[in-house]
Amino acid sequence: MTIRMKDIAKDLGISQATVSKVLRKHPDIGEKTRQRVLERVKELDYQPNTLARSLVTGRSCLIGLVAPSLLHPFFAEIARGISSAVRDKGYFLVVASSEEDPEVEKEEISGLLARRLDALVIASAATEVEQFDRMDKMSQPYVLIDRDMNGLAANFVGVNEVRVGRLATEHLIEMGCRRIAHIRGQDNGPGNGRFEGYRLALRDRGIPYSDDYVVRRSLVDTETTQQGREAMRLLLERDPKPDGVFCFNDPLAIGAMSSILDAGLRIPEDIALIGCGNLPNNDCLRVPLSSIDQQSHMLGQRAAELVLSLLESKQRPRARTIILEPTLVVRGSTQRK
Amino acid sequence: MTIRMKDIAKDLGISQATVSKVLRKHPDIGEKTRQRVLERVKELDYQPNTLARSLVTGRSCLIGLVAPSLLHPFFAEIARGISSAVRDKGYFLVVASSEEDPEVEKEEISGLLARRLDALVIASAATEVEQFDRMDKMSQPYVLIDRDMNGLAANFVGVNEVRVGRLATEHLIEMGCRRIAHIRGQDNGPGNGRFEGYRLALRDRGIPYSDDYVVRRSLVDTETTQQGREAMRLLLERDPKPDGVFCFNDPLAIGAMSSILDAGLRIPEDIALIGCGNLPNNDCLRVPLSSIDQQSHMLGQRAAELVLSLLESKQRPRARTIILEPTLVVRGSTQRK
DNA sequence: AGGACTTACTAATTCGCTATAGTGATCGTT
DNA sequence: AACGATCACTATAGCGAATTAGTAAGTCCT
Repeated sequence: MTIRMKDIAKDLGISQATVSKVLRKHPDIGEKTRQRVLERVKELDYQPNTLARSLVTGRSCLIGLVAPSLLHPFFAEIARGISSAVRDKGYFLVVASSEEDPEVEKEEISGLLARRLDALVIASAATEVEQFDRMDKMSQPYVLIDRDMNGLAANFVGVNEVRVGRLATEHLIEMGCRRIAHIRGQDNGPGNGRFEGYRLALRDRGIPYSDDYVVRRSLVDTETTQQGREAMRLLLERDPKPDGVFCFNDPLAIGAMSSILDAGLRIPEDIALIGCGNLPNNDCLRVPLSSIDQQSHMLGQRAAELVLSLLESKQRPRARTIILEPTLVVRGSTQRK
Repeated sequence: MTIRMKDIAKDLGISQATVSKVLRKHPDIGEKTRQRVLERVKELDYQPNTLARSLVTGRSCLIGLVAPSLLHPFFAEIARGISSAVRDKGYFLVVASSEEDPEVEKEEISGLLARRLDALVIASAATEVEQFDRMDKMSQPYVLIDRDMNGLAANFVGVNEVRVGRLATEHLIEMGCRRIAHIRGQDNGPGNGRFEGYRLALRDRGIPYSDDYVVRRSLVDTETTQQGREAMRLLLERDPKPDGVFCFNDPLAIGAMSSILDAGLRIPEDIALIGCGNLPNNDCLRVPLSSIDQQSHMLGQRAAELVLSLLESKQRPRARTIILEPTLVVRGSTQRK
């Protein structure tokens, strides 16, 4: 039998309410009683049942994270950022992975909602706002990250995606590339934003845009690198071949790199290559990979701060949008002398 | 105001117990009433409060994972494996990261225990069994992964670490290496096991062992690659230099690779290199990295299965130990013609 | 028709805790 | 000495569900 407050109260000949107050550091208790309770608690290694507490306070001290993948370093880093930021406040993180599938995401969110989590952080794979309307109606606090939902005035923390596309593309142009291809991401915030940045950069520099230089793959997690390979093979069939490629993310770029090298071409001399995400061992690749850093750690931290502010304020505050600025990280794959 | 069973019952002029039974598919309810309840539930988008349910059933349908790092692909993969395996059964995963610090781990475990999780999965950074004794006393189900605690008859899922060390070292020997160095891991199950495998392989092949060829770094997560670099620089100062290096894990090996190449040496001609973990883009590195695959996905899955079996059996079953066999994955970093 | 079953429900209790109102004792004040 | 405060604590009513025992109505059998 697990031990309860009542037991401790009985042992000490006091009321259960008194024990409860001691444990919550309520001032209303005399020093002597306080010590006695604390001692007995330590003796018995007692811990109050959080479930029962949550039921009455209405707060579970649990924060949910729904991401397309926990394996992707970007989301892993975010998970870590959130987890460490909320830990000291006594919150724990519940994770759920949608595997990039809107249906799965829906189920996961439903499951989490039933658990009355204090807040949700979601990198959504959804195309419909339905879910979010529902949460608004329930006045369930949530924060969107990475992927904006348009038509939704929600709390959001993300990166300036257009700027990501611009930075990468402009860098390629400065390195002398004139036939710049793009292996793009999905049809969502980041995918479209980076693509738009790519187009804007081309336009501003007077470089003609061509659909032939843009390819898209469905990004199923672990296979991303393989998809980068395939996409690049397609691009190598173009005539003329591109002389610079901007990839939606680093795994795609890594795949592309392998196709380029296998075709006997040189990086960056024949084709310059840049990705996005700035993964930890980008500089240990066959050719060190230039990338756009999207500040994933900071993103997690800001998301956590936003969540905590949501939880602390009593009435629902107006939705905030936080956009981080990406930075260019130049390595060998684009550095032409 | 959030909606409760009582509200639905009142709307329909029936008792709350009836609603409860419908929702749990209890047979004791007539078809007509059942339909009416279900309809109203859908109308109101009602979901039973899991907290309240848990309080009375004593099961939270939450499983905890405590790992040294969520960023490390090995643990990320395990998290994914567990999460996906328990999802269909209605369980969610709560994650906590110990950052390789026994004190933090202790706090995290305490926090999770207070939440009455149904089970814990732990890759422990601890050196004391205290925590685990405590859980045994509380009859809290848990499964250890990756790192065994000796002196503890607990459920454990791990890899045959001695075999990891043997496989790697024997492979280097077969590739013609005679002065084989080891950049070892921490003083725990995997670290010691792989080291022992390394020694045994040397002994069996009659190759003398030397402390000079073994270096150790404290493995603080994100900096692992940097530590591999430093460790390798140390090894390059030995005279004679090693002609083969077995690294505790792939990030270390990647760092080592960079030091070797920067020193103007060739891989594998001058120094052959092998790691462990078989990370996804090992074959896109400057030299494709040979590695030992430790079956992280399988490990997560088996851990999840073990957890579920623990939860299903009524009385506590005898502790089980599951040891997976590692496999050798040969790539360019060791392939001498 | 009367008893035994079955069916379909209800009422009441419980889970372990928080929160609020209330109580008796002690103290200071005038 | 009578009054109000303050202190340190108790009693009690929930929180939102699960669960158990109980019950009325309907069915079946003889």
